[in-house]
Amino acid sequence: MKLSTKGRYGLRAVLDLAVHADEEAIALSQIAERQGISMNYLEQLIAKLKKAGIVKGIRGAQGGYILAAPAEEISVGAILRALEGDLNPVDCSEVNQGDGMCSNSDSCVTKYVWKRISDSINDAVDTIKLSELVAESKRVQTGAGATDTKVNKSCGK
Amino acid sequence: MKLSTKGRYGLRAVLDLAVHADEEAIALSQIAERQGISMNYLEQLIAKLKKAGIVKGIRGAQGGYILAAPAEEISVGAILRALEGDLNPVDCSEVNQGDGMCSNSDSCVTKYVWKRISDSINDAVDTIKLSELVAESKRVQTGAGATDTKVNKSCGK
DNA sequence: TTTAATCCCTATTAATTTACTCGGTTATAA
DNA sequence: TTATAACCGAGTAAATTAATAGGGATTAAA
Repeated sequence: MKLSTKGRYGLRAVLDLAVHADEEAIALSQIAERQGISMNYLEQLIAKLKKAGIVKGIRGAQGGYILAAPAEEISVGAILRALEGDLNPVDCSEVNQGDGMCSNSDSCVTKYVWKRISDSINDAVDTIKLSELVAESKRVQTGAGATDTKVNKSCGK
Repeated sequence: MKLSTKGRYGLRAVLDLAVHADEEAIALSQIAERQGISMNYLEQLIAKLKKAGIVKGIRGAQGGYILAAPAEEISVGAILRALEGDLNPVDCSEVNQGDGMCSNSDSCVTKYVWKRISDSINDAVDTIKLSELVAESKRVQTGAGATDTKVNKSCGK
């Protein structure tokens, strides 16, 4: 039940793109360096984002990537689904098989659980817009704390 | 971002246990057969559930397993966390490192996204009690539909 | 006491997925 | 034309998952 590096790196990459959106087009190499991600790997991630219509590539020298829409219109959900595939906790086939008819009544009932989890995840990510993160990022960068050297919390066990 | 078979099989197993709670103790072999799960594998899952205090084992001939508490007091969240570990979309360390200080402002900002997802998942599963599933399971089993032969929905792509 | 049925524990393995790397091609500004 | 950067597809090492396998330990009934 973990997001892969695709989602984690990819969201950072899109955010980086959005934050630096004033410049014309951002080269992958710049994002890779700023975010500490291998350029080759980042290429794969951005390919998914391009396919999903979230970013646009501009080829040739001085080329790079730009957002395909204003940051207000791009949800974190769309970004994560582009990178990770659907965000359902179990495969679609397992949830949709039957609907009214189940070979096993228990597996039938657990489907409602997966559906509730799925809905809550999708609802959460769809209500966060990229623009919110951009604003927060700019706020964090310009002062605001940043000198706190608090150590990691114990974190459970 | 998928639940493993541990969570999927394990929840079914607990539900099976809860549904058949009238009998004294349920043998693993019965659950394994009813749910179509290998008995050896199921043993591993039930061990986690036992460790988490969700089920109790009764040893010896005629032994088996029973719920450690009434089904009303057991949440799906507790079951899934026992089987899968925490339900956070990223590792705890990645979210808690720093808190007020981030080496990279973008990774700092994305932490809020992971937190929101995490909260929504945990909230969803914690509000579903095992007793609800038991009631639903009994309702499904005793008539109600079950003749519907609707084919799988297309399921995106 | 014997036997059967069960819990309990650890190790090994096969398959799958993840997280990359690498080599080459195409397009475009200078 | 040359440098730059997007684009494309295949290949691979490491990690994780999903089991399998088997050897006790414990208890209840015969």
